[in-house]
Amino acid sequence: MPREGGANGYGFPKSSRLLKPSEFRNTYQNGIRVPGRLFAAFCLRREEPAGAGPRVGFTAPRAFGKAVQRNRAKRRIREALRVRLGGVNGAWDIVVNPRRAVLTATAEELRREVERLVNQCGKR
RNA sequence: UUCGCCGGGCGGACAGCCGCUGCCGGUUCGCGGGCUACGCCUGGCGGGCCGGGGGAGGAAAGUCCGGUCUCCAUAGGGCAGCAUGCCGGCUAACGGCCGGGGGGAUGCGUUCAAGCGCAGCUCACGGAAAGUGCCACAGAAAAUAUACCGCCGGCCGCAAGGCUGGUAAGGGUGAAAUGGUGCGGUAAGAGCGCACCGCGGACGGAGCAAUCCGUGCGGCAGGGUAAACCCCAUGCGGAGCAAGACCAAAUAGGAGGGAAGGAGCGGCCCGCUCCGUUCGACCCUCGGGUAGGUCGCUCGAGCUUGCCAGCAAUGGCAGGCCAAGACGAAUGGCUGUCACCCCGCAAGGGGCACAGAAACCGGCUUAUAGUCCGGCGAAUCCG
RNA sequence: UCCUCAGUAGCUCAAUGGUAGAGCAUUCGGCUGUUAACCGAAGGGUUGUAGGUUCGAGUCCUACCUGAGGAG
Repeated sequence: MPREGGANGYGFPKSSRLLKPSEFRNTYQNGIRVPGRLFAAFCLRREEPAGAGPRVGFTAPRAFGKAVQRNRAKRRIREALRVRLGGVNGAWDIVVNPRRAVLTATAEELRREVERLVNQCGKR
């Protein structure tokens, strides 16, 4: 079992999230940048024994918009990425920076973009 | 019925699938502890899973005021600074709210008119006889006072006019010109005199007070500006939950003690290398303290129902209820049906606001699709 | 969670409460064979928005909007 939580693998417990500022800083400085139309992602593979799953975090700066828009953008990407988290094999740390297009994109567009990110991380 | 204004309320509903979070219950694993010890117990700590019930707002916003709470020196007096400013009440407190008074423009009624009455609206509404400053241009003069055109008297002159004095009613300037209107008075005039209005102060009455009413007095003190400095009265110590309290790894350095060895290469010995035996390697203990963690953290000036007091704001009594507590930050994502609004004859299409708790309360201000209730005003229809 | 500052012509900045200006830029004319430079002239502003005080507001007061910076 590479990841814990959820009977069908769609769960999103704290062990699958980035929680500390130091973890975010590390991913930003050492990770590789994966740009996209709806968001930009920073990915970093951790030096950990096999069996550990990926961890993700979401960041929207003040310049993105007001609190409602920042929260909505983070929630939409998180829900789209959550159901595909099982497709990422390996201990990846991923930080996602949403772009404003997320607010107007349809659910289908969002799923395609997330699928692209998952495939890129799955290859390496 | 429609539109506008004011006050108050609501601010999508349901279902399916997949998630998050703190609380309660169960189960399981790891660590710790205990025991009658190859197993069992455990409400000590941590993780997984299952179930239950809870999970954004009227503004959560702006951070404009006031408090609770915490620390700073005990928060007492004074200076400075800041804020408030008709009166009374409410309140934990307020720059908030309620009631009253006064002013202002508007409308209606009444009147020849001035004025008076009523209605809703509105006002940062202490002091300009404590002092200082400023008032451009125009104008004679902008506050000590003064006189351009005028008016009137006297003198000179044939006359035009000049000199001198009186006056501030009229003209003119200005945002503002030393009370207003009328009558008398006068050479012309002037509160010079009188009546009414205004103003000031006195007395009497009503009211807790602001203030109002009445009587008689004074010929008038005197421009505006205090959102200019200022004066008076009242209030305010400062910082803010990242406040503050507690636990506390690694590394460096500090204090105390032990100490002649310690560490690395290697399966072991030998050997080699490094650090050390005055400058103390290494080991133990201690305190400050960083990462990190825990508490503060949600039961409170709380919500709600009824009765009572009060014009009201609000308060009292009795009953009932517990309603987010997160921390790279949950309260959601996707799909469908319905409700509502707009366009369209229809099929159908589009839209569904402002906006996201961050210690917590009381206010203010600002944003807000649609909709409901009450009151007022206008238009139209029916009787 | 809080604090401070700024907003004036297209840009950079001035303006004791008394007619909103300067430099650069733009347009037109001149000079030159032409351009640049130079000379002359012109246009361009709801002083961020809305109220208020005042006879009069860019300036004073209040509320809002936008932007910039800072503290832990």
